Amino acid sequence: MRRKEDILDKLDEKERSCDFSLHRVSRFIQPSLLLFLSRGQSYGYELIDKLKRLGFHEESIDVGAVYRNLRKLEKEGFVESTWYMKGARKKRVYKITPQGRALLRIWVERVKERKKALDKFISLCQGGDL
Amino acid sequence: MRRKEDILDKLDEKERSCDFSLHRVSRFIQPSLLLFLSRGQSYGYELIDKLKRLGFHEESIDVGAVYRNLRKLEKEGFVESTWYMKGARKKRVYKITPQGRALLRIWVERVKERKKALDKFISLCQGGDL
DNA sequence: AAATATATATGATTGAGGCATATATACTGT
DNA sequence: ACAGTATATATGCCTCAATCATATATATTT
Repeated sequence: MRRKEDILDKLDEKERSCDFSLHRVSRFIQPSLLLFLSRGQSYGYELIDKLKRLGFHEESIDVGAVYRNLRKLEKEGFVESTWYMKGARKKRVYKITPQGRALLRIWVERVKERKKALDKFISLCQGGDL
Repeated sequence: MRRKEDILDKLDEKERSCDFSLHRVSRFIQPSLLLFLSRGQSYGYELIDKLKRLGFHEESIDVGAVYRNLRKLEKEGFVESTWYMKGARKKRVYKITPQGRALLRIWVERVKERKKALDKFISLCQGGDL
């Protein structure tokens, strides 16, 4: 026999498992980074700040994931980086490449498609009794 | 030196890696299944059909994933199943539990949050030159 | 008789994300 | 002077979901 607490724990755990929670950032990092870089060069720490302003919950941003994704995009040729010195502090500054822009344009379409699916999902919810 | 084809292949491969493409269904399966079941009982094969109508690309639906997610939701107490016979064909028919409804209500809020983030992303795209 | 549709299920692999941790410098308060 | 926080980048390890492939069985269509 299951205690009420167990059920609540399960719900709580399960709630967080939903991709659409902003606690999870599943595959939204790279499109977001490319979008920011399409508007001008930037660097990791600053990009993390921009992500927060996009709507991600502060706690949910894994800084390691951001840096890893930037290096990956660079390895694949979608961004390029150079070291900059601002005072005695060094930053790796990224800028988008033409291929990066091409990829971003495609991804924007995907985001739009996805948004439509979410709209459909939400409108289905409005009708019935949940 | 990279050939043009390599770059195109890379783009193509990368395009598909975007979560927001409807080729990827990252964590959208369980919320969708719960939503369908909130409107009445159903079974795996029929639910796969409903997913297609939600906007998923037909080819991108992994039937194995659907069945696995249904069994998982049952193991966790969010749905219940019984075997039905329709003619000589047996179906495992699922229905949502009260805990399932509670979870769905929470997830709907998450989907709405996520939609807002996508809206923000899209409106940022409108302004700048991609 | 063969091919396709219906119906459910599991084994193997991969890859992104998430957690922890490491390094180094700059700034701020006490 | 020292401690604590902020800036800045990076990597090792683990987990879990999705993906790919495959298996089984029956019903319907060609």
